[in-house]
Amino acid sequence: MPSSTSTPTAPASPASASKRERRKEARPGELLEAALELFVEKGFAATRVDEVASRAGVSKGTLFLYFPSKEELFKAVVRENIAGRFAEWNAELESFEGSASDLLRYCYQVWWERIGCTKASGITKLMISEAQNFPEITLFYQHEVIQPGQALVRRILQRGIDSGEFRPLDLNHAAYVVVAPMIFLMMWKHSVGACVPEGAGFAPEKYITAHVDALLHGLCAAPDPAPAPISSPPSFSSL
Amino acid sequence: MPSSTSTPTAPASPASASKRERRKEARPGELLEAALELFVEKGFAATRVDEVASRAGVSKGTLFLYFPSKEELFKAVVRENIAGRFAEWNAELESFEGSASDLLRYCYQVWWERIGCTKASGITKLMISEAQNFPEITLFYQHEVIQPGQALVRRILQRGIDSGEFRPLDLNHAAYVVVAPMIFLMMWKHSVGACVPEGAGFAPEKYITAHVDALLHGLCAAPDPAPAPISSPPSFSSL
Amino acid sequence: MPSSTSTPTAPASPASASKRERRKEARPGELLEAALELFVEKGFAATRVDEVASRAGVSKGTLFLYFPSKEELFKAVVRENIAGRFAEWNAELESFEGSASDLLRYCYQVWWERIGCTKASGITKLMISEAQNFPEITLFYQHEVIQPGQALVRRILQRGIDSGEFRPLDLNHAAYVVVAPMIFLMMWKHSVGACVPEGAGFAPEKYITAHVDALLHGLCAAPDPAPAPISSPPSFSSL
Amino acid sequence: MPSSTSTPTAPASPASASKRERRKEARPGELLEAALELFVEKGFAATRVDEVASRAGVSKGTLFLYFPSKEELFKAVVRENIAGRFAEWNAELESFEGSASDLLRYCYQVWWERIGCTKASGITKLMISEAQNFPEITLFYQHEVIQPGQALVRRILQRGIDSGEFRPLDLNHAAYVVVAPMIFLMMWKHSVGACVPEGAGFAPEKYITAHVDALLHGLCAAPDPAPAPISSPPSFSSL
DNA sequence: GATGAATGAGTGTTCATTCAT
DNA sequence: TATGAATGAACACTCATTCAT
Repeated sequence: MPSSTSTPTAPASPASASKRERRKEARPGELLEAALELFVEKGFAATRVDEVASRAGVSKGTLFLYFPSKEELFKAVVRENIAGRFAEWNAELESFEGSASDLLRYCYQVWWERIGCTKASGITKLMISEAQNFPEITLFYQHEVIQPGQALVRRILQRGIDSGEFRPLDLNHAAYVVVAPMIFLMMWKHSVGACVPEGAGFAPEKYITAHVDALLHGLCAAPDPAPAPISSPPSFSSL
Repeated sequence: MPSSTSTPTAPASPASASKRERRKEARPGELLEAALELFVEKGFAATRVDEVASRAGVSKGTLFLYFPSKEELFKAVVRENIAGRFAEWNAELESFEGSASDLLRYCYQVWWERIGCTKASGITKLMISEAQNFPEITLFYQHEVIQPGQALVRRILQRGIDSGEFRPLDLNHAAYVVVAPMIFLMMWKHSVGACVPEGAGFAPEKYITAHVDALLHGLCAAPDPAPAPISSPPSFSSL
Repeated sequence: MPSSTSTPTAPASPASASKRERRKEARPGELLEAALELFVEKGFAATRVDEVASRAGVSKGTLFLYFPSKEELFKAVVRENIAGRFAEWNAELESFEGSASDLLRYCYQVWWERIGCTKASGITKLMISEAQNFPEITLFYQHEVIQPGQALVRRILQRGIDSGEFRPLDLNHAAYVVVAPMIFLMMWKHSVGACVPEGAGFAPEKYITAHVDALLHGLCAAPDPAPAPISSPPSFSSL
Repeated sequence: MPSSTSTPTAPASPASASKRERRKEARPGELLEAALELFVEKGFAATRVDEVASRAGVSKGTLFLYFPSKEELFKAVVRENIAGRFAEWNAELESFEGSASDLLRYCYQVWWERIGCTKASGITKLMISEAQNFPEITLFYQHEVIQPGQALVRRILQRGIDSGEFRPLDLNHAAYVVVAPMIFLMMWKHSVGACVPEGAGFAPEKYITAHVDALLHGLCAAPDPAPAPISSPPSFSSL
């Protein structure tokens, strides 16, 4: 699914194709979509392939026509949904004109709009929940998503540092700091957030805003000129 | 688990107890520990009760002597590991003397030392992975962990605001901002982090440090006097 | 089962049905038949569902395709085999021309031929053996079999009384007197009678004949004109 | 249990025995009693040995001290409860002075009072329900109960025939005719009768009375001088 | 290609039986 | 002798996978 976001299954093929044929072509996509939803909701093991099939409107046997096993279905779901959009994003980044702060804000917004608030965010939850059971696909994810993502974020941060907008940073870990709140948000949305009585006073957009503000300027009203190195009460290495 | 709630595994009685009796008292704790490990590693459904039993050194039948079903075992695992430590922590918070910043730093450190770097962190991952499959226990978790945790964090932030140390904040969402990176860390550690070649240049302590620095003082070298409201390129409500 | 209710085993459709389809239609009936045999032989609890399945020529899994649980299989067995034949019998009774004695004789004969000497008699034994374990289905049996049966017998007796052929009777209990020997026979046949070296000098038909003779005319050679009320040696109410 | 009826377990041993010792001696009896009750109620397989033990007030382990297995417990229950009282009864029969009819009435009454309405009747239900699963003990039952019982009844009938009180009979089958209604009654009481709303208009004593009246004098008001041989409408051997 | 009936290996759970205390 | 914790074989039931149609 190279350019997903909206209809990840199949582009309405030229009018020449009969409805039946179009469906046939769409099958794998419909199955993957149904599988994604169910895997996200209930986890890999707790999802029945009958359920996937019937949600996709086909019989159980048909599913196995397209995917040789439930595990392969899982892998396909992950693979399809994390297809690298990083090229596109990197380009967007390069062409962005404005401060590093603005770029960061922009990235969070775009991330939320294109991934976070769509079904695609489920893939993150799925990946984290099942990582240990699918080491192979986890490595794939690591190479296809985590590393490119980290690189992209590091580029943004470096840009800010180079321009003197950001202070010097431990890039390696700062990149995780940038990324963590978004990943948390996506996981939350698909787990606890989906279980507790609606809303509960938590609004993703406000959460992101609050995070960006803190990230850029800190919580402190009157910032120390030089942020203190960690030296506070009991030292970290005390345990 | 350095300072666990009630040390369920340690033999309570002195040498007077026979070997068999001592083991009997230890059983539930040993089973819960084994179950925690496996549930965290593989998820609820993919964990076999035989495995839990044999990792605890008993037969499958014995497990059912202590827990009436696999599901009850799951619930017990969660309950056992989140037993309210908030009273203790609240007290610690009240008696803390120092700035709000220092308090925040201290909390992260303690959180990491007492939970994050112990096996107990696994239940966070467990809870998030399985939330949808166990709505009942998710609500319990919400009441026993999330709400008290949020309250605790809000108290810290309020303290900083009251003292003029922090700027005014949307407490509701700022509390999530504070909490998110730690939760991310615990999930990461038990999923992707456990799969990629050891280390990979990621050190939890450094990550936390980087986060705290950013949280308190922001990434910006020369902070804007007034943090800009979200107004950047396309508005957030565009979706 | 010569004149079964709906012949669930027979292939309904002609040669048009494929081998597989024909089997599918026959499955439930075959399973019910196998289950009846085994439940009668060994009781509900001692019967293994694998056994039922393999006697029906299918695998264990297939059984659960047709019956959601062993208990539902049991209920289905009972229901299937007691489907109301009372309408038919009542009609036969109404149209019978002859003395009440002859009618009674005829009923015993028919009962034996259509039920007693067929596998259907087994469910009587089954029902009585398992009644306490299946109160729900016992009530069903009570309504569907016992009450209609009693009513039918009472009708016969009333006919005899009305015509002056029988003396006045306590209908309620006399109906049980009529019915008891047949039920005994069916239970016996499926329990002790199936264990002792074949025959043992007991022939059902002769037993029935002996019973009918006794029932109609008594054992006494020279009957008292007025049957003595119970007044014999120690009174009945002595306990 | 040679002469049971009342306390089948153990005679209150001389006052010298402490309560503890007396209980010890009583153990096996208490276990057998508990087992009888439960086996009758729920059948052999559905009865848990824990239940038997705890109803007898001992632990599960103790039960196995007295009975090497559940099967042996079953056999012991049957053996203990069908101990031949036929010697005693034969003697009573020999010494009975009165007509064969009176003797028969008396026997039914005594049977009901001493067995039918006591827990001992449960053994009959148990035996018939489980006969096929315990062929060995069924043979034992056959020799110890059925045959002596048949002989006793035949003796009574012969006595009536010899005295001209009864007409000539097929002794073999007539004996079953005599015995069937009582056995039916005992089974009924322990199965369907225990499940339907209390009583339901069925009183054992009235049932027995009705049966005896019918058995001795027939239902017919004006008996045929010579009871017709079975020759009625469709012949018996038609099937 | 699509179906869904059939399969059987695999899982949670029970319970008679054992045995250290 | 009595206990009850521990066992493990056995069972009901599930579900991914197959394959005749």
